[in-house]
Order: sequence, then structure tokens, then C-alpha cells
Amino acid sequence: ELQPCLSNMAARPLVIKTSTQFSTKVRLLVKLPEVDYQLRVKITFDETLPPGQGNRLFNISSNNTKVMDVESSSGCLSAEFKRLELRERKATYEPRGNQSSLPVTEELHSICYRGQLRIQGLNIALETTSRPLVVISHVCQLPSAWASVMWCNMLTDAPENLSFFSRALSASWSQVSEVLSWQFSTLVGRGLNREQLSMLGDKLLGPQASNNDCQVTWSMFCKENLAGKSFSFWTWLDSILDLIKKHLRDIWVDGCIMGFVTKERAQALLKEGQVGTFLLRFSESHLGRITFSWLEQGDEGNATVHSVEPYTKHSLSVMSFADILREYRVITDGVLTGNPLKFLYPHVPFDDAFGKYGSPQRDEEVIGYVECNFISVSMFSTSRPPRSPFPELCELSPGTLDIINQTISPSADGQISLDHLEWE
Amino acid sequence: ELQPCLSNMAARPLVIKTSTQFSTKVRLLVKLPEVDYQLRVKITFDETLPPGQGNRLFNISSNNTKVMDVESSSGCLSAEFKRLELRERKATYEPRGNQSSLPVTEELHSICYRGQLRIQGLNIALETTSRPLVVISHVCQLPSAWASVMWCNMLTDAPENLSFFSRALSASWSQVSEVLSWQFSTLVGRGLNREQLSMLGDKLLGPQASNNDCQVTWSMFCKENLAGKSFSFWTWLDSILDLIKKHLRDIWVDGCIMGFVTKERAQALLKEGQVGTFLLRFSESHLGRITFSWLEQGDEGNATVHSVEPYTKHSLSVMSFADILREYRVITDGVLTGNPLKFLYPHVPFDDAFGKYGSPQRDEEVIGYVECNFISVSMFSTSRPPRSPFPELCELSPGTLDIINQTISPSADGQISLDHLEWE
DNA sequence: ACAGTTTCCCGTAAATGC
DNA sequence: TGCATTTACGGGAAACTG
Repeated sequence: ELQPCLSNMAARPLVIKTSTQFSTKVRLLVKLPEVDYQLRVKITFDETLPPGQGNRLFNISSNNTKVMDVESSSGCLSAEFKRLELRERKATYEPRGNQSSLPVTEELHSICYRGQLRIQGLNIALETTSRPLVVISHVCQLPSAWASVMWCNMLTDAPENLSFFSRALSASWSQVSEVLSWQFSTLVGRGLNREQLSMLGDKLLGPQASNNDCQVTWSMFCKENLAGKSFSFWTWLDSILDLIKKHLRDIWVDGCIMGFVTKERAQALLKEGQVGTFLLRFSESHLGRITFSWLEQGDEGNATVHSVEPYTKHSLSVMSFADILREYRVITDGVLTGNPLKFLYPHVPFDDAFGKYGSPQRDEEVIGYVECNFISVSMFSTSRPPRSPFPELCELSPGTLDIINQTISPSADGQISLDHLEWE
Repeated sequence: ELQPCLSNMAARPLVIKTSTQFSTKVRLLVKLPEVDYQLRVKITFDETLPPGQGNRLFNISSNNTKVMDVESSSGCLSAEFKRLELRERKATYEPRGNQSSLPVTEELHSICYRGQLRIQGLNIALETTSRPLVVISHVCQLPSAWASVMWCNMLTDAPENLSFFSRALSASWSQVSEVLSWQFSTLVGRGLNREQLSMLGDKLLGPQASNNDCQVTWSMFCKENLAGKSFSFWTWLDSILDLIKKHLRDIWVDGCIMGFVTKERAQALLKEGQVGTFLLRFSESHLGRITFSWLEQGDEGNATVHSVEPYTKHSLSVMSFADILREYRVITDGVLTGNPLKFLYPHVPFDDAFGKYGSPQRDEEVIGYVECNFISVSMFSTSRPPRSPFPELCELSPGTLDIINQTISPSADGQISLDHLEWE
């Protein structure tokens, strides 16, 4: 009865959330003579799953049988199953948590499609299986689930290997980087360039290893925390994909965001340019944040690079990043100075890069009110910094602090002292 | 079998959302001799509902039977039904939308509690009914539903009157104002004072009528739009309750928010005070917003009152209102001037009122970054206002505008011109 | 106690019904 | 078509569960 696969399917729902609707489609790739028959297809979930592995079990919602129709676009037979839903089958007998059990986002599942075709006296069984699926119960599991799907599809063509992650294969950096760039292309409309990928490779493997196209293990990619951080490489990168998707799509597509560049390299690049040159970078120490760094004139000819505290998704929901950049101001000792952001690295005048992202006109007149906006400001102070821009002084006694303040205040300006701080 | 009610219930779930869990409790108010019996109570939904009214019908989730237990606190018998859920029974036969059908938030329902008690040879049927309930399918219906519950409980003690809203009674303003103040007490921790209630009464009925304790109809309270607005009195008031609950609780409880005061009255009050006096008012033209108004020195001795564009829930989610007030700045012709908010009306120095609401310490040091905050600023300009604070000039030809500007700019400062604008 | 996982439910958006 | 009402589901938080 199990014939070689005569049909195939458009793999779409690679990650499925329980209690959430999804749909799937099978297509018959063989043209049949136009005779009078019905081809009824039935889907089942996890038929081929090896039992007793401690995997979760799911019931698929009822509408699991369909008659294939002629698809108008391609002319071939297809069946689309809509409004399907998975619900976990709480098995009291076979508890989860056996020895081997993987995290849920590495547990692979599949949909099986079966049809019976009776033609010219022959009885042909048609069957195919979806690509591996990951089933999650909450969107917060989606990044990990997506990583599994990516990794698995990158390294194997065998849809039936549902225990891939019990011993996940490694991938070469060139494979990984291609997949990453492709993710950016498809999800946010612009891939990653050589410099951006090189920074990512260094981050994942270190500079030597990524040049030599070393192997990236699944664990390095998705499970181990980055050095000194509390999140993995993919968790970090995915948080940035999400940030771009929600708040930075336009300026990302236009290439205004260098983004993947270390603090050291950003500093070096900016120091080559003229005062007022700036660039946009994703935070490496926090998830889903972006900052800008710019070159500011110090008072003895030695220009220094500053960065603002990175903006979160929530900040950007109040004000677009382009508006934040346009309206950014520094207040030094209570005096408002101009916007220090003049040239997007290397030499693009601010308005050439960001002029087109005008803040949308307010939808209604607010007659009678003083108009009021949030703007993003940094307070610099030459004497008594409001929230201790001199963290190393905080532990000193008040007396000592007074002496230091007195020493600093006559000659220094606020920006010089910032020179001594590290920045990310 | 229908005996007089021997039991009563703690009415809690006055508004129930479909597919969302709720619980309810019945208590037996009569002490029974301690004999060996079980008192089993069953709940049903909408038993007493008059049929054929076009009302929606609901099924209550299964756990509808319970044995009463002795409650440790009171010593009386009670049964708590937990994890109940309503789901609409889609009746294909009796469609909704009959002649009489009310909006869903005015459709009253009830839970019926029934017990059978066999004691000393007697067979006693116990029965009681909940207070009227409103069933909604989405939280956006909650304000209207809550209004119905309030109104109905204010005007009738008869729980069985489920068609109350087919001809809703009116209430006197004194009844309504008591209920409103009580809403503020219980929901946000501080009721409404005489001045606040008087403003609300004027808004609802006009000044004469509210002084004479006129009648407020259900329609005026909840259905008709306020004059010139696109929302009803209750919709507006509820949006403010919600704003306070989520973002202003502390300063509301401390009485820092005058809140309910018309623009004219605020203006008059502030003009009595010294320059820098300010007060906090809820927007009357938009839902769930708050603004501040302050007295600013004009340049010819005639102080004027300004208000900023009201803040929304979303604005306040970025920065607390106390912080917005503390950091508010005016920029006049590119020059930063100090915070104009000095004294909370009538005479409270800013820090005495708001000093205690320090912005919470940032949870982590952001070493190496220039600290950066949003602050709320207004740009005043003496010559060319950026986003037309002079709306009445917009229609003039550019040439005329130039002439006017030239006339104004030498002597005027930005604040004088604002004097001519209405403000809310 | 705790981490991985699921459930609960508000609030935005879209779909549906009348 | 427009308005009233419900459904869908992301995301924060709480509950669950070994």
C-alpha cells in the first residue's frame, strides 16, 4: 500500500502554534488523464513519529479530508486544508520527560498526506510527507523554533529525519552566512553585505575561524550564550530582525543602517571622517536595540566618538528612528546645542539620507494647545553631572568628590570627560 | 418546588466575557442543625430569561454542580464554582435581531442557583438568582457593560428584572454623582470632590440643571454623544478612569490632579495665581488624555495661560507624568528656557508636590553610553513657527504672511501671539 | 526552588453578520 | 454599505509541572 510518492507539497507551515489556525496544500505533480474520478486526500499528524520517545502528541482538528481540485493557475490537482488547528493530546500514560527528550523547539513533527487513486483497474496509493515541523505553544518560542527549521533544512533534504536534533549536524560558516543573509532578504527586504557578515562571523567563531570557514555547531548558533552575554547568537540576531521588521524597515532597505559593526570598528571608521559623521549600530549587549555613534569635536583638536544609550522597540514606538535622529539634541550645562548628527558615514549629508522620512503630518489640528513633542536629549554637564556620567567617582566620599568637581569645573567641558569612558 | 429564597450569593461577576473564566459563590444564610446531609447546588444560566426576545443564548461550561462546604471564616455553608466559562449557543432557528433587541451590553442575564435539602422528612427546594449580568465577547465592550451594571443596580433592587433596559429609568444627578464618586474611590483609590462633581454635572446637564438635581436619562449618560464630541459622557469618563488606573494612580490618590475643570475655569483660577502656577486637567475633546496648563509671563505684564497638547496612554507608557512635568522645557527661538511649571495650584512648590515621584533608578548601569532621555518640549518661535501655532494665518498668501511676520517679529515674543488662540 | 513550557487574557486588527 | 459584534492572535504575565 505504501507506494513511492507521487505527490508533493508546498511546505508552508514550518512552525505551528497550538490552538492557532494554519493551512497546508498538497499538489499532484503527475498529470492524469481526464477521467471521472475523485482523488480524496487525508492528512494525519505525526503518523511516522517513532513512539515512546517522550515526544508530545497532538490532535489535528477535524477537517482532515479533502477532494483534490484542478488548480486554475497550474492546471494540476491540489487540495488546500484550511483552518487546521493542533491541540496537545495530554497523555497521562506516556509522560514527557523521558531520558532523551529534546526541548520542544527541537522536537520535529510532520504532516502525512495520503490518497487512494483507482484508475484503469489499478489501485494506487499516493503518499507524501511535509518537511519537518516544529510545534510551539507561545510566540515567544518562535525564534528558537525558526532556528530549528532553518538549521534542519540547511543541512538535510530528508524530510523523514525527525530525530535530527538528537545529534544535530554542524554547518560551515559559509553555509550559515548564506542562510542568514537570505533571512534578512526575505524577512526585512535587504540582505547582509560582506562587512556585516564578517562581523557576524567574528562574533560567532572569532576572526580566524570565520575566515577559514570553520564549522558552526548547532549549540554555538542557538544554545550557548555569547561570551559575557545572557543570550545566544541567534536570539540576538533574531531580536534585531524583529526590530527592523517593526520599526526600521525603510531605512534598513535603503541601506542607512550599517548595524553590524563592533564598537571598536565604528570608532575607527568615524575617526577617519569629519566631525558630525555618524553611523547606526545594533546593540551587542542588549536584545533588539539600536544606537547611533558620532564624532564630536573635543576642545583640543582631538575629536571623540560618542554613542547614545540604545533605543528599544518601545522607544521607537513613540517616535520613529529617523525623527529621533533628526531631533536629537545635546544640552550642555543647560544650554541647547545643535544636532551633532551631520553626515551619515561616510559622507552623506543628513537630509540626503533621512530627508525623505518626514514625520507624518498629525492627523488633526490641535488648535489651542502648545504643541509638544518628545525629543531625545542628552544632558552634558561640565561640573555636576546629573546621573553620574563619572561612574568611577561614585564610590568616593562626598568631600573628595567636591575637590574633584572643583578641580574639573574651571577648565573642562563635559565632553572631554566622556572621553575616558568605554562605550559599547 | 419553588420555595422562597433561603440562600443568597456574593454577587461578583457582574460582567462576564465569553470564553473567559469566571467564578461565583453561593452562601446559605440559615444555620442548619449539624446533621448528616449533603447540600448539592446546581447553577444554570438564563433559566428565567423570557424566550423569543432575540436575546443571545449561552451555554455554561460543565462544572455546574457542587456540594456546599462549611466556610471556615463565617461558619456557614457555601459553594464556589470556579473556572466557569460561557460560550454562545449559535441558534440557527431563533435569530438575533428581533424587533426589540437591545445592544448586547444592555442585554441582562442571570445565573440561577438551585439546591434540594431533605431534612427531618421535609423536602425543601432552595433557590436564588444572581444580580443582573452582562455578557460581552470583547474587552472593548466592558465600559458600556459596566455602565449598564451600575445603572441597573443604582435604580432597582429587583434582580429578576432582566428587561430593565427596554425602558431604562432615569436617575437624579445626586444619585449619579454619588455612584460616580464611588467608582473613582473603588477603582482608583480616591473619590471626586465637590468641584470635580460640579464640573461633571454641568457637562452632563448644564449648570442650572445640575444644581437643581435634575434627572439624568440613561441615554444622556451612556448613549448620546456629548455636544460636539464623538463619544458619550460615560465613554469619556471611563477612559479617564482607565488612564488613572494605568498611569496616574499615585498622583491621583495624592490629590495632585484637579482633572475635572473646564478650560475657562482653569484659566480663571490660574490667572489669580503667580506666574509659574500650573494645574493638571483631563482633555475634554479626546478620550483618556491629560494635559497641564500654566501661567506664563507675557512681556507686557499680562500673564497668559498655556496648555500642552494632551498626553495619551501611550505617551505616558514611555515616561511617567511626574517625569514629564519635571523635565518639561520650552525652547524659544532655539534657546532652551527653564521649566515653566513652578507651583501646583494654588501654591504648592513643584518639588513638594512631585518630589517624591522620583524616576526609578535605571535597572542597570549604561557605562560607555551617553545617557539619553526623551523629554517633552515645546518649540516657541517669535518669527516663523515650525508647525503653525498661528493656524488662522495659514490661509493667507505668502506675501501677506511675510508682512505680518515682519510686523510681529521685532517686538513680540512667541508667547504673546499664543494669547489669541483658544485653548481647551 | 526553578526553568521550561503552557495557559490566561488584554488590546489591536481583521473578519463576520445584519 | 456601514455599524455592531465577534474572532484571531501577538505579547506580557501568571500558572503549571515535573
